[in-house]
Parts: sequence; C-alpha cells; structure tokens
Amino acid sequence: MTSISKEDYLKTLYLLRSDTVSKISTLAIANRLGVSNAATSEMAKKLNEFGLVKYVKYKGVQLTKKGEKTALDIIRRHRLWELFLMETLNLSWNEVHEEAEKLEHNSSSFLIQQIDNYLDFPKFDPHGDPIPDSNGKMPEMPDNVRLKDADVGGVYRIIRVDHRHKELVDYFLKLKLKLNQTIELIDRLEFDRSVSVKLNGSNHTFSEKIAGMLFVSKIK
Amino acid sequence: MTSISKEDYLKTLYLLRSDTVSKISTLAIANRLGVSNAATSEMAKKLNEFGLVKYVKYKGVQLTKKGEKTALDIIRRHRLWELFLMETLNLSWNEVHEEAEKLEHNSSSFLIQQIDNYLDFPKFDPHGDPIPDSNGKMPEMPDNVRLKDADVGGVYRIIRVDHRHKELVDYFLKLKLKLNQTIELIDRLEFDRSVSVKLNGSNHTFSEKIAGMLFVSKIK
DNA sequence: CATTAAAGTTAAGTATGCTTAAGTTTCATA
DNA sequence: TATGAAACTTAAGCATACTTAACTTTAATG
Repeated sequence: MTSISKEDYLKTLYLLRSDTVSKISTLAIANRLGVSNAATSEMAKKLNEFGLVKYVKYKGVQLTKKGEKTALDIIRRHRLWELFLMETLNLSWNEVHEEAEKLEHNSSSFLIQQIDNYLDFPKFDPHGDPIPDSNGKMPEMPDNVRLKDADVGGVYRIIRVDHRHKELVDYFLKLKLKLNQTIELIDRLEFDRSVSVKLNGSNHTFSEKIAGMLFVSKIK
Repeated sequence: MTSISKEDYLKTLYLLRSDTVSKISTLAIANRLGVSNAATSEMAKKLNEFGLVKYVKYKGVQLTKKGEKTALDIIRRHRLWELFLMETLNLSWNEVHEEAEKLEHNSSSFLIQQIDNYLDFPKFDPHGDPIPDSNGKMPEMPDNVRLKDADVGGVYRIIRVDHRHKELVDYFLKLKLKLNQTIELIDRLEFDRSVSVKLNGSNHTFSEKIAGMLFVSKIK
C-alpha cells in the first residue's frame, strides 16, 4: 500500500508545511523531490485515494491525519538513523543525511525501536531536529530564533542547523561549529544585514543568508 | 545499470553455485528468489547483455568475472551489516538476516567501509560465513565438515551455521548453541543417521537433517 | 473584465520487474 | 529412437513511477 516513493512524497509534504500553510502546491513538491510536476499530480491523486492526503485539483495537497502519521514515522526513522550512524561510526553531519535517506525506507519497525532504545530515546537528532517518538509525537523545540533575527548584544546557544546545503555544512564543520555552543551576536550591519558573532573565542562574520540557517536559543 | 533486483539475482547465483557447479538453472534461481521461472529467464537475458552473466538458453546461467565481483560486494554488505547490527544493537542470529537483506542494497560504499573499519575488518559474520574484503577476496574457511559427516568420538568446534531456516535457528538459540563452542560427537544411529552430541555439558540428539546444518572443525 | 503567463493536469509513452498462459526444448526411459 | 513429463522460454498483460508534450485552470495586471 505504501512504497518508497509514496513515503518520500508524504515526508516532503510534512517538511514543506509551516504553522500557517498546510496545503502544498504540486510544484513545490516536484521541486523538492526533483521530479516533474506531472509525476506529482499523478501521485497526489493516488495518495488521495489511499486517504493519505486531501487533494483538490488546482488547489494543492494536504496531509490527512493518516498521512501525517506515516510522514512522522519516516521522519523518525530518518533522524534516528542519522544519530545512530554519528554515534556508532563517528560520521559527520555531512555524511549521515544521504545514507539516512535510503535507510529510512529500508528498516523494520523492530530495528528502529532497537536503535531508539540504544540511543536512549533521544529527542533531537544531530542537526537539532526533533525526533518524533514511537507514537508520532514531536518533542517541543525550545524557544528559538534564526540567528539573522537575533538581538545584537545577545548571548545564544546554537540549537539547530539547517543542513540541506552540503557546502554550508562543510563550512560550519570547518569552523568547528557544533550544537549547544555559545554564540554571541556582536553586531549587525544594516547595509546587508550581515552579522558579526563570537564563536569558540574567535570572531566571524556571517551573511544574512548563512545566519538564516542557524537557529539559536537566548541565554541572556 | 544495476538495481536491487539485479543485485539479488547475482547474489543468488553466487550462493547457489558450488565447487563443481557454476551453471545455475533458471528454475533454481526462481525457487530461491520466490519469483516465477519466466521472470528469471527474462532477467538472465538482461544480465547477459550487461555482461554480468553468461546465459545460454536452456543451458543455465553462470556469473562472469564482472558479475561475480558485484555478487561478492553484495554478500560483503550483507554480512557486514549482520555483524554490525549484532555488535551494536545486540540483535540475535534470527533478527539480523532480514534487515541485512534490505540494508545490503541501500548503503553507500563509504558507509560499508566505515562499518568494516568499526568492526576491525572481520573475516567472518555471526553465522560463520566468510566476509569478502573490499577487493572481493573471500577469506579461507578453516577445514570443516558438516556435523552429519563428522567422526564418532571426535571433538569439534562449531564454526558455521546454516541460518536459512528461522525455526532451526530458534532451536539453536534455545540450546544456547554458539559459534566456537566445543561439540563432541558421542554416537551415530545407523537407523536414521541421527547423532548424539555433547554440548555445553548436556547431551542432545540431532536428526541427520539438523546435523547437516552445522559445520564443525576437528579439534581432536 | 479580458488577457495572458504561470501553475497545474492529462495523455501518451518508457523502463523495470513481475505475473499467467501458451509454446518449445531437453532428456530419461520404455 | 520415439515420446512424454519436466524444464525452460516467449508472449501478453499488469503495476509503479517516471518522462515530455499538449492542454486547462488560475490569478495577476492593464
């Protein structure tokens, strides 16, 4: 009834939605998955028949409760695999994502439970993304903002990194930037909204775009 | 060029061949993979085109050097995954095989190298099957015989278990039978060729069929 | 409010890998 | 050495998931 492709569509629907938008356009899904629009329309129809999404022609695709449950399960698998590979094999941020993309579709529920257990039921993955529990409940994220929106003079803790851009993650790795490190927002240039920060005792300047990829939680 | 199905056919061809027989009938492959004969004939044709097997109609299928290389790589992946899951998650003989059947097709070469490294380049998997190295070289098995063919009065070490039958592996687990244990062949009934053995300080009787599933190496 | 570009859908076609049914080859044996 | 059963192959058809090309709907704009 499901399949790797279907799982990918459902996961993508979950990841593309926001607090305000739950209806996703077929174009957005297609772009994210790297397939044609036509493929997405077709799949939307099928997922609708299976009761996994609500799909109204020309009006976008929306996860149903049932679809959301499946999506959360896939996301759980993905994030647990990432953490497991980092913990056991010492892989880096950049090495685990691609592996997890495949492993998430190819392990039994039993195996996922064993991994969860081994990791002692973690709430966050190595990039700071929350891991749904076995009932599909997402842990609460601590209060956080993107570094680009943080207050000048504030002291923050890095709690999450957007890791969709390999090159950027490589850059972060080079800086030895890690989760839970303290980061101080020294200044922001209004000219281009770039920020100067203090991290690991050194000063760095991040463009607004880069600062948009770091999520931080205020310490003081 | 390859695919999960193709990998499974190649692996099966490798596992079905013996010292004397390398041409495998399409029927044998079909039975092992649980697909129809027709599917196997079709696939044989395709693998032949790819240069992975030599296939002559009505005469069976035989791995080429290139096909063998791929087969060995898949077998390597399978056995490394089995060992890795047992070592890290403490899974049992019976729990790792099915997982490895999927994982073997869904992990990068890089990940497999990392696992090999983590395990310190093991030569044998948890069932005693040899693990090809990264160049596709199979480790030599120690001299061994099936327990059903061992000498009465001999003292042996268990070095390999045929684990294709779940029910039998469960039985072995219940007996706490493990690799490298000492087993003594007390007697053999000519009536049905069943054997009495001493294992873990207790006596057991194994049918010829069961004794055929245990590979042992003579100690004295 | 008509127009049109962008967004989205449908249709036709492809590749993979399976099925069943029909047909062909092989080989043991009478 | 003819023959029939078993082994094997081919043909036709199906499901999934994709493509491109043609078409339809939507919605922003003059």
